[in-house]
Amino acid sequence: MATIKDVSRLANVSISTVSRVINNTAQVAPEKREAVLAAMKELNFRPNSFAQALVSKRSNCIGVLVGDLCGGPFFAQMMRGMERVIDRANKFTIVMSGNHAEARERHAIQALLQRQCDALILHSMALPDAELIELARGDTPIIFINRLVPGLESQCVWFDNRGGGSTACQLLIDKGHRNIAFVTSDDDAFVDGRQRMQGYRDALERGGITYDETLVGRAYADEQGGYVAMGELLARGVTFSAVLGFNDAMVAGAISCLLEHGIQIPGQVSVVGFDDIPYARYTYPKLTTVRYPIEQMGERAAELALALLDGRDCEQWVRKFAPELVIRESVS
Amino acid sequence: MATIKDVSRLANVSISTVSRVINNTAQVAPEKREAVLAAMKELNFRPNSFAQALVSKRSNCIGVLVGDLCGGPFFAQMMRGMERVIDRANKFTIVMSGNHAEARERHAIQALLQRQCDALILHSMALPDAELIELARGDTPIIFINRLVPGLESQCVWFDNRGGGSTACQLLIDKGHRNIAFVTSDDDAFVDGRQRMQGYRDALERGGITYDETLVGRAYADEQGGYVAMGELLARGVTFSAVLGFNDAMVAGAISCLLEHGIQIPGQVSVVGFDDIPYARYTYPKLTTVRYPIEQMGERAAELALALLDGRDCEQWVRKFAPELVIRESVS
DNA sequence: CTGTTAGCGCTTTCAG
DNA sequence: CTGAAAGCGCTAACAG
Repeated sequence: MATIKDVSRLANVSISTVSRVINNTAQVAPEKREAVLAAMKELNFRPNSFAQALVSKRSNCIGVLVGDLCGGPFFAQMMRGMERVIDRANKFTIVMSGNHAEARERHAIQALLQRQCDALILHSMALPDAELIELARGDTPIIFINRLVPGLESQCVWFDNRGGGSTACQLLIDKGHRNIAFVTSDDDAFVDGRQRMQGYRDALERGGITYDETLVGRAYADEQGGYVAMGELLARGVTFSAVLGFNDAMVAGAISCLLEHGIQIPGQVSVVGFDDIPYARYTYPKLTTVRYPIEQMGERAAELALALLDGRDCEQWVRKFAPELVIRESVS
Repeated sequence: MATIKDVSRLANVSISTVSRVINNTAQVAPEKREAVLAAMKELNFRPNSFAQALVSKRSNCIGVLVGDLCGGPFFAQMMRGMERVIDRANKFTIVMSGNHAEARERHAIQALLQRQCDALILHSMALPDAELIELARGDTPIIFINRLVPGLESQCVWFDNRGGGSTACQLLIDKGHRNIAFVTSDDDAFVDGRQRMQGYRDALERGGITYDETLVGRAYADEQGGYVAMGELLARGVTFSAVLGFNDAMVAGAISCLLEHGIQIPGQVSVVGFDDIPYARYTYPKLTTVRYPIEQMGERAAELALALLDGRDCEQWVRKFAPELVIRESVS
């Protein structure tokens, strides 16, 4: 790999001049400029980003902590939103997975910090508020996505999960359902699971329906988990005419289980999901769900991170995203 | 951020000694070692990875080029496999998306190279063989995933798409189907699309069935595209009793369209997908598909990259992955 | 406009 | 076992 020195030698100028044309940081005589450009091309020179970062104290990297890149389309969509804006700013994204585990999240954040990321965007589920607040005290700007950390509202991008759960459940109640099952994650670290569940309970209460723990099924928050949880609910022999799910993936699994048991949807059981993942409108039956604008939220988080970096004003930007009910076939 | 100098001062040793305890690169008197450790902790010291990389010529980063992180679970699963092994090696992953576009892929690769990645793993669809061969000539080890570059077999990890397409189509023929539609990508840059289609044609020919262009539907390679392509096929008024798809996502969309038209699956039309994505077993009906072990392939690619880096021998490792038919309900 | 020079934080000889 | 010193490749004053 050629260095700036090689280029300067070949172009018969000093390294400063080379640096100047690389960074366009001062006027350079046209002829020398040409010579430098030619030499760079000939040597296939590309500045060593580490040397640049070392001296300029800027890595041009935004570090992102996600739960699990593979946990369905959720994080992929989030990343897509972030990448779009980070890319536009000519910066790079470094992604690490925390797998929703406290120790791994902590380790990943340290690694990102050690990489001298200019800013961090964290989707942390497992770390306590206190630790996040401590982190935010450091000199690296940090944005939290999908979580509202008390006192750090301006650095958070979050979703009204409770409201969403409530809206979804209310729809079912309005349709006349009284026995509404809830299929959710068995991992209490999922704050949003607890919040959605709270919304569900809010709506039940509003409707004068007593919360019934036996109507709650828990398992891993993916298709298979939904299948399992629904299987247990059925085995338990409880009665319900509707199911609300923590997310669309679980609900897809739950539906699969219901259909296997010959239960008609929405004829016998109505189903509502959460997230509106890409394939929600292609399931059978098409899923009624609560839209979660994760891609836009990813964009917003990235925009906030960049704004913080540049000291730009972003006080007025929206940080709280609202649920929106998408009604399709799976409810009656 | 504390530097090695701060630590050395606090611990009353030279920076060399600090470096030694950081890297465990030589014996250090236990007491000094303790002092250094204590100082590091007190100052919350973390070595500057750029300075390390600059001098050691090692970034500890593996650069990965993917198509589109959001193009369904495919890349996400691939990344999961890679991350697992890269993480285990205590290295980092830098991901960039090429979006299947030539210019963007080229740009992303340059960016990765400039970041001094120790090795690259490329999922390139759009770049011509010649350019990849040229790239591989450089001093950064490169692995190609999901593509067989002529002459670089040992640096490739690929899948027998043609065989898979053939197997899938053969299953349908064995079941007595003669009119088999094919739903695929409208983007010719998808080499694997062309290969799978070739396998489909192989099987047709073997079965003495004439290939019929009007039985091919093309659209963007996701659920929506599958829905659209199937809609066109139906509008075209062609007759078919089975559908083969480029991938499961398209097939899910196609099924949705068929069901909307009141067509029974597999009663009236049998359907076979490709990839065996996570939700394939939770669709209605459950998808018969060709398993694509992308996660393992991601692992293998990462293992190869690391082996190349360390100059380890990996001649014997499997690079070609074989299709495996997964028969579920969607076929009769 | 241009070249010289002093580091950025760290690893790695090379002498003790 | 330990410290001094020489860079890694680059940017940013500073002095022409």
